[in-house]
Amino acid sequence: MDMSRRAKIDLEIILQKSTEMIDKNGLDYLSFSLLAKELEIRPPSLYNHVNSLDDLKQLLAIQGLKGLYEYMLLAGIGKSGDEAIHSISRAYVEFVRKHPGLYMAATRIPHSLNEEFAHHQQAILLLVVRVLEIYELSEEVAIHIVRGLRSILHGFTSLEQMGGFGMPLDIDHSLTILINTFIEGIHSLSRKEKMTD
Amino acid sequence: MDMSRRAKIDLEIILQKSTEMIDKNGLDYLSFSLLAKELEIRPPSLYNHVNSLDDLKQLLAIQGLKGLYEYMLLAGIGKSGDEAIHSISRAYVEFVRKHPGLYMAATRIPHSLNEEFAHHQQAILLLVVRVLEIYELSEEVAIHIVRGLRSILHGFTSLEQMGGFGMPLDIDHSLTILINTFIEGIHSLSRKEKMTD
DNA sequence: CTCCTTAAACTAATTTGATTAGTTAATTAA
DNA sequence: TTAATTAACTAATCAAATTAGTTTAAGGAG
Repeated sequence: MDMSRRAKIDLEIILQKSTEMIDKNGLDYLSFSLLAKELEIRPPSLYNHVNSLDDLKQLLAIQGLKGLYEYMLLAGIGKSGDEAIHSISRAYVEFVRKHPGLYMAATRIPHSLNEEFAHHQQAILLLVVRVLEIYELSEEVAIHIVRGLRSILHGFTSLEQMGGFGMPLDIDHSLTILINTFIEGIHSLSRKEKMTD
Repeated sequence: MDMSRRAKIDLEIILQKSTEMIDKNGLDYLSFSLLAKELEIRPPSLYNHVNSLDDLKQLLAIQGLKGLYEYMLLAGIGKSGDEAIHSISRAYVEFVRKHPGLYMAATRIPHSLNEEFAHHQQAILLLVVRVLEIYELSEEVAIHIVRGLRSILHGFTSLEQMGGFGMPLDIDHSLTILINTFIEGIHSLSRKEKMTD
């Protein structure tokens, strides 16, 4: 009879609520204590769905990568070359802005021990590699470029999240310039490679 | 008579030991419990030197910025232009490799509430701005460039630290390429600005 | 050299959060 | 209708930060 029993919580709801919480307050403020309060259950009940707090964070990290991948995939469809690079870059930034906590979870996971995590990471890598194919770079140069783009996007978004760009000067414009610069570099490398063919 | 009493701990020793610990095991594994064990005192004794664990982390963050600044300053001396950019960039990376925990402390500080922290951050910013002066960029463009370089360096080092560059392909070479690309972009922007003079 | 002040250690106790153990009630399937 | 399972609960444990209150060593004043 007691309606308050049986709150029909499941993993999905837990992930949903945790996501909401970390996107709002930051990953570090996620605790079973608070989460349980939000879900109106007792902390130990969470163990029926999740192995531990760290486990939950791993699941969130995977959610983060999945979401990021989907954003980028969608942004890359029907585009190619420079336009595609701009597009997936903007998507990356958009995702981080929308889900800062999830993104942080994805980047703070202790050395990707998790297989599923590694898998999704690989998916994103391949997505970028595919976008770069049109430039006909050697495999080695392509790897350097992928690393470069990841560095730029991760660095930019992380700094933005931590409020690292103090001044009011248009932040999106900074990104555009940065990406343009990088794209010019890709062209330059592409030309150099063609010369040694 | 008991020599074990009076361990002559002071703030300096605490910072030293904590630095050692976080550089070795990561910021997240720093606790008063472990730190006290290392110093052979009881956890509450730490409060004679530090207000809280968070306070200690703030102090470490400041140490991190100071160290980073010193590395970059030293690397920038007697150099100019492209060479200076490469040099301070390499110094940045070196510092993070040598003090990953300290660097993480410096980048995870909750929204630079700390005045001293902001001050050191500003110092680094100005150092980079000075290095860029030779390119005669407008103030606005200079800001975008500084943001770009920070993004690159923070992103690159963070990814490297989290083992994000899976493949064995030379990581330093990736950085060199990335910085070269970026420098080309600076030249390009510099040219464009001269044309509109 | 002895006393006083103080810094810096200590022990004991509190609080909070994760986690475990053991119990119970509601749902589901036979 | 009943047995099995799921998912909640309470009670208890453990670890870590923090606070309160106490004690002792060291250094200076007399």
